Amino acid sequence: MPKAAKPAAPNAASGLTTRARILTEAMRLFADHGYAGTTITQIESAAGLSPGSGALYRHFGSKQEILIAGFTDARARLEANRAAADVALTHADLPRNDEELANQLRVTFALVHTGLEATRDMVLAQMKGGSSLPREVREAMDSWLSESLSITARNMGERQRLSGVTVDGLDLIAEAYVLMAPLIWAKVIEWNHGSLPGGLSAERIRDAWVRHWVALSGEEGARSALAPRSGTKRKKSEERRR
Amino acid sequence: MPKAAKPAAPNAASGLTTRARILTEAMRLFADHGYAGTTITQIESAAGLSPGSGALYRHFGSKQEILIAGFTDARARLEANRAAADVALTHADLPRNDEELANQLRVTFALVHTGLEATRDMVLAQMKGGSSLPREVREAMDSWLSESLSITARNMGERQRLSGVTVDGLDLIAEAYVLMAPLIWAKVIEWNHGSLPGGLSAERIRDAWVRHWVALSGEEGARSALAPRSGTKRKKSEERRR
DNA sequence: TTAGCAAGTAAGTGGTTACTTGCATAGAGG
DNA sequence: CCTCTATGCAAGTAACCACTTACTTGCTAA
Repeated sequence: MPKAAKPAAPNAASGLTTRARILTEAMRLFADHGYAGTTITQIESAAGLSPGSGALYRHFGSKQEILIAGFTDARARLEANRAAADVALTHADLPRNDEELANQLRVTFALVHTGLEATRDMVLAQMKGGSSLPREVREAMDSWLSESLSITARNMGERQRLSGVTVDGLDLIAEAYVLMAPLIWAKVIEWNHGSLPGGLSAERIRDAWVRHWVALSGEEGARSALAPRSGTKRKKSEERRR
Repeated sequence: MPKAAKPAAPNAASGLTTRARILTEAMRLFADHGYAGTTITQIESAAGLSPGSGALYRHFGSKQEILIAGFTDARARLEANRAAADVALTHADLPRNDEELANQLRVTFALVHTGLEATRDMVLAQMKGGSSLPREVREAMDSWLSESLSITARNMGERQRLSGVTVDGLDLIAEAYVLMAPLIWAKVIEWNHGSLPGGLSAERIRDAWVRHWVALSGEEGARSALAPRSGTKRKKSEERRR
């Protein structure tokens, strides 16, 4: 008989339910100060509850329960995010020359860059949590990373197949890892430290990264480089005369 | 008669002084459970002191003092390590073909890999410490990373100059970052999670990584790829402006 | 021998933390 | 009106934490 729904939130400062506010703020605090370094009082205060009162315990049974719920929610949200970004990348036309490829790579970089932003709290909370985090949390991060890699690998394989340059013996997962690592690692450093090392900027990293991948999968690159050095299908007949 | 120094350690389980044991174990604990997640009692226990007794305070004035001393020591130790590895890399002969280059890169990978192992506790403790760590600690990590990058960049520039392929307008620091990021990030994941994502192994990452850099700086690569798009002497402004 | 001292321990101390209890309030539904 | 339930707050409580105090031990130097 009931509407099967909640009576909303009476004390909500924003439009969110108290539970949602607790989860959001808790994950942000876990990401900034670590799980052990965050107190229930801090979370209550950030969520608009009276600090020190146990008001938080009306919504969660324990501190660890907040962490697990936060990761479960984050995983679900990222799944939706990825679906959108994935479509944008898969449906891109094949580049006709290196200039087009470079532009596509710049778009990819931006997409991944903003996409990673949504993973901030999850990634940092996991990294700072250490080895004492519950299993659910560790598995959430691992499966997300693995899925990201295999999706990227699938995309790379698909593009290679479409471009007509079939290279067998190529470890696509490892290639995808080498492709993504500089982006993820840059974000992590930036989140943790506030700036990039060596006075670098995201743009300089992007340009170096784009140059790489144009060289590897571009017109000449695809033939001279992507093929495994002593590979089965040596197509280096096309040597650049210089 | 007087040794002009300490009377050694009476209770030392190993050959190290109590102070050294405290520092080692504390940094390991900070790396595993985070600074906030590590208790003085745990450190005392790990260092072979009676847990709960304040024995640790005979050697350090506060918990934070341990952290700072640990980072200072680690920085000094890494400086020595780097000098050795740097020599090994700088004095390598120029490769005569792609095969030799690949072998050199594999050696480099192994060197960096083991070299990173020495930074484990420092890196993890810094990452898990969050924004509440004292300034000394944050600066130790930042300067170490920046120095590593600029040294790598210098090496890359030197080799390029020696190989006769001068490319102006190349952002060597950014190149060095893209070169090192996959190695560092892999180590961080492995330390945190116990294994690499997507079922990858260090060897598979190494092979993909070597393939990349052979393609970029190898015989054809150096001319077709590393140069800003195919010109031997193009200006950097050419590439971006259309 | 003996005085001095570095190093270790047991037993605290005050403050903090995760979590609980008792009570007040507000809205929904009869 | 009354009751039920969801939500919030103040004031706890027991455990824990960083750090201290008082004392013991063992080595060394005079």
